[in-house]
Amino acid sequence: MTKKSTIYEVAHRSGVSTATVSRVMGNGSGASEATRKRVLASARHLGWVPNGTARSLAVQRTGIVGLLFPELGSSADSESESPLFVDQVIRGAERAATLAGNAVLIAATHSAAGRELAWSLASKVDGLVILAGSLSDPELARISRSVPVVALATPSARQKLDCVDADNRDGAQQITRHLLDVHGYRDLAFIAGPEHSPDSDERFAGYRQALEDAGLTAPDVPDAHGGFTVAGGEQAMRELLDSRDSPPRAVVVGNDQMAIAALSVLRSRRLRVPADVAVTGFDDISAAQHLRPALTTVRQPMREIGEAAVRMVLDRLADPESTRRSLVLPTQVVARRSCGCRPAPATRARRTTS
Amino acid sequence: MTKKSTIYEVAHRSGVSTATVSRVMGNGSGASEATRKRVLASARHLGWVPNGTARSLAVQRTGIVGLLFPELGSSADSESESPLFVDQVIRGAERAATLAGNAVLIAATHSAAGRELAWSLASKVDGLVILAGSLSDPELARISRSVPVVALATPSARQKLDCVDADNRDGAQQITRHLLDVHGYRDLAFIAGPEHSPDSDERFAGYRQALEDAGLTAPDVPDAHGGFTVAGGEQAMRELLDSRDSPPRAVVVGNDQMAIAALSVLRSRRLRVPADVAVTGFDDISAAQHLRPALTTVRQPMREIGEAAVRMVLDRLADPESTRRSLVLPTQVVARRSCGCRPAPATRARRTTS
DNA sequence: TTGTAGGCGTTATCAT
DNA sequence: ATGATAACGCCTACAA
Repeated sequence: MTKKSTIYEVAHRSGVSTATVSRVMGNGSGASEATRKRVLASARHLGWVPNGTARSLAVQRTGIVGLLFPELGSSADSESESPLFVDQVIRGAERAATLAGNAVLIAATHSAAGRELAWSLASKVDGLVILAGSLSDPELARISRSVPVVALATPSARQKLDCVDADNRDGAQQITRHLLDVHGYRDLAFIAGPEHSPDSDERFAGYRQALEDAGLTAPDVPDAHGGFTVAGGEQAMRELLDSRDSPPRAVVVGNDQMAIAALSVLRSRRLRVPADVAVTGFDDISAAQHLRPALTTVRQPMREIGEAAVRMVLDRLADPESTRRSLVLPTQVVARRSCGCRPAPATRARRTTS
Repeated sequence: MTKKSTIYEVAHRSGVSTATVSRVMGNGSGASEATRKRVLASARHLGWVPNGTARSLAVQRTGIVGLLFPELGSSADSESESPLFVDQVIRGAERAATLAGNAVLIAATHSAAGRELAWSLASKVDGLVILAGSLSDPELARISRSVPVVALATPSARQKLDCVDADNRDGAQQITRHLLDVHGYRDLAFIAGPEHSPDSDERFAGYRQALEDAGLTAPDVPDAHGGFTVAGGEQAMRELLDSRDSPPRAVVVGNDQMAIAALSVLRSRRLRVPADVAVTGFDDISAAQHLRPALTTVRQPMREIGEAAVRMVLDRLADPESTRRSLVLPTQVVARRSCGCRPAPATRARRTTS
């Protein structure tokens, strides 16, 4: 409402220089108790608080870290998979930032406008955390030369940027081991995502590792490929089934969406889950717990990822020359019904870990 | 990495003044095609992009709107009620902001640090949208004198600030009418929230209205009060039951948490829901759809609220003198099992409206 | 302890 | 079509 007052007015009103006012507002020290009080008084009287922008310009630091994420599911309707992930990441980022006295500036790269938006963001923040899919690799590279960025779930950047990822490999290994050790299944199969997806590759690697650790012979390639999509998952599951005399005892699916599709294919073929064939997914999307049977899957610590990411940009800011870091956070299997586990006792049971 | 270059270097490198560079980057016009190209070229060469902070200082506008919300459920564990709401609001805000070429700065008022944080935020943004519970009323009032703010779900501010709220009254009226008209129940009861909660009052008013519209006589006061909490809901439901010979045919509960409690009380008394007594809630927290029976309730359009809120601060910015506005967004009943409706056909059915 | 004055990187007003 | 140059509001040596 009222024209904002400046440091000059406060200085004048309390009969000191702007330098003194600045000191009072800053260190708190560097001024006698008397003047200090006077300054504070007139500041309050004028309803003045230091202009953040001007201060940022002067100290060369905004106290803001930007968070760029891809806009998925158009607007309202499809509350698809990732939105939830993003929300978690945002919360984590907010938390870590606030803890360090910073704030988080968020922006989604809707459609094409992404490019411009990203740059506009970059010029307003101290650092950027960028979620996979927000920017093309070249853009990512270029923007990272203008401001510190840490890339999230972006394996393609792992060589050049600070990164934080979920441990896809270990997650797959864990869940496979669960199938092997806890349930004693031997005849497993793996449905992968897109052909050259790093995430999918990692998960398959984990699957193989678990198999080998159990003394079983691991296949060189996945039993089938779906595109991480429902449609792809359906087809993959069908192919898998058709390619064998009898269904595998358990199938490790590359992500939840495909697992959901797999479930419906199995049902249509009159195969019971988990009685006849066990199924697991990956991601722990919200639908997983609502399915019947509830889907056993691997949860990724999105919130922690968000926290770690902003901490990492803050660290980078503090020490620009330190070597590139790559953080990979642990994943966790969420055992539910589809693998053969029994539902947890409490009605609201949610996360039974293996 | 490389020291950021400035407008001066770009100007020098292309043999023009900073003014010209600024023009080229801004209007795009005001410069001959030749120089324009030269400037753009050296800008790209230097990897220069205008410093957002400096620009903000010069133009007196940051292009950022802040979003302040209360930190609820401590950190990780209790994914209580509101987090989801907040996430939706954030997404809505982000969307509206980006659409207008702005970005959203988010911050949660963890515990006590709220005060300071809020002010630090306020000095970095063009406007603020503040969720109920983030700040005390006095703080809200003071901060609103330093920067345009729109208050969300904060009835106490309705007289002095721009506001946006959900239509609590209409939601309650709708759901009551649903009970009355669709199911033909006549003997209803209402469990309210805290004694002097504006939200609760609104909902009760809607309840009464529906009753009167149906030619029934509406009570002057709620049949019982809970504190919007599970514990309060339990007690309220017990009191309600104990105060009568036979249970009401349907009970409209002030919010979902209390409704959940009511459900368990009814179960413990061997009363079936909805066969013996129907129950409805308010809010549509995520647990609502997981309950057995699934809870019929009223959904608030959090996403739209977020969108509307930032649009409102943007409007206010454009026209500081316009009169205060108060926007109330429609609510929607989500009919599930607890009111007597049948589950929707599809397995993934979610929102059947009355 | 306190004041002076230059600088932070752009934009915008006036001239030219 | 350009170029000086004064804001923008604050911080921070450097002096006093």
